[in-house]
Amino acid sequence: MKPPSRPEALRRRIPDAAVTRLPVYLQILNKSITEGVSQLSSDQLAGLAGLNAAKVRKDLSYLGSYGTRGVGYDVAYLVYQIKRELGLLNDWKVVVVGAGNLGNALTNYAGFSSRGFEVSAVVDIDSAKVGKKVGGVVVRHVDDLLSIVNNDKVSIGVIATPPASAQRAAELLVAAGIKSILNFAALVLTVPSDVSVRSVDLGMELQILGYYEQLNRPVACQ
Amino acid sequence: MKPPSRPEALRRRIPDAAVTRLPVYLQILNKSITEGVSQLSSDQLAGLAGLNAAKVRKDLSYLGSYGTRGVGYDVAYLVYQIKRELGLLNDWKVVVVGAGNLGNALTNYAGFSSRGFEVSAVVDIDSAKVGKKVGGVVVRHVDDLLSIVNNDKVSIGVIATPPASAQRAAELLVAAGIKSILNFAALVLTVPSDVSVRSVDLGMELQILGYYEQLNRPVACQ
DNA sequence: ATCTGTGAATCAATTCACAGCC
DNA sequence: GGCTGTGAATTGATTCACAGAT
Repeated sequence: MKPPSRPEALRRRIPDAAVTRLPVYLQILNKSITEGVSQLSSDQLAGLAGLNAAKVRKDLSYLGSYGTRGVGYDVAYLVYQIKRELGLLNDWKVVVVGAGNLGNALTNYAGFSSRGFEVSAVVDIDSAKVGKKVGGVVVRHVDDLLSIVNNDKVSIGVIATPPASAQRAAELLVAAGIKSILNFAALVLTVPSDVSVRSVDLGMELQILGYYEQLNRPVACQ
Repeated sequence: MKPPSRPEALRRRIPDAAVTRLPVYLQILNKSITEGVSQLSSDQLAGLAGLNAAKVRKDLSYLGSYGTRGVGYDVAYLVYQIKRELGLLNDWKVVVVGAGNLGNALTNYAGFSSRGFEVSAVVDIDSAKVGKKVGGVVVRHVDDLLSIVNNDKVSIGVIATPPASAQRAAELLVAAGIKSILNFAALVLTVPSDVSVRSVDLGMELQILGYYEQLNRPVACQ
């Protein structure tokens, strides 16, 4: 047993559950900075995030030992460490498929660029929409997907099409070399096993919320 | 053996992780019906959902024993049972706060009404938007929230405002008696402990996706 | 022969509780 | 005295594996 020198390759894995909470901490910490807060204890952070202090400490300990005993965490430094871990120190290029209502909303979404993501392009299959501007980005034809992804080094695809076109959109993204897809269509996508998909479906979210509402009431997780 | 009369109160609790998968099964089953499929085995369902058969069987067993050994599950009956469990046999009324891009997209969202949810109203604080139509629903002023919620028995609020207004929107919903909130604003909301919040944040989803992308690649859960 | 339903076993996540540092 | 970092204990979720139903 002699683990000290930690080669980047076999960096200890952060548990999935903790990974999903890191962006939450990041958001809270960023907000705290704008409010002039420079130190936070695990207890305070937990209060802001709706979690408990032990979980916060455990989560942050996966990043390394960046707190100060008796004091708390330096907000700015923690922001840096979380960004480093999430790979947010360099920008990510994103392509949005579908220039309808949702594609529009997503592309206009302010929280995008402020968080290290840049919309390289919005593509649509409808030639009538090509050339129009959506949130400062010109809509291009879906046939250009491959060259957009290659030329612009796009690594993430966002599907904002109607459900009927979503599987086709996923296949086009995969064919263009995309390995990470964020899917907003109400459809379970079928993709090769080396492609990551996260699906966000409004209907499903409501159904889950409804379940807890009908039950006792005070449940669910933010 | 006589389980029939199951006192609503002490119905066995379904694990949270299983609850979040029920809507996925529901979506797949509904699609199967339109394709004329009437029977599915846990193995087939697992393939369609990207899960394994044991998990599917365990999840479905929480609903009761509705499969047939040696055969599989009757699709239509399973749909009914999942809907019953999720409380989707009766409609839910929803109010959307924020008539911007996102509110627009959400209200127009087809998957809404088809899944037991009805948008009672869209409200906005901007009087200029009041009276305009969004997806067949007239935009009303946020001051009417209380009466809308009361008169129309609305039980779920959806926040589709800019982050700066989201906390205020949440407070208005809570004041109007709403106990379940679906939040699309990039902000962690502070609400009383008897209120359920589910937050969906595009930026966070991308960050999580980015983490797995930068790491090895093939990860994440649909 | 096939496929469900479910205890038992395993694996992951959370919480506890306290030693170590400020 | 206050707060972090972390093993140990606990709780929850997943997977195994097989008895039981058709």
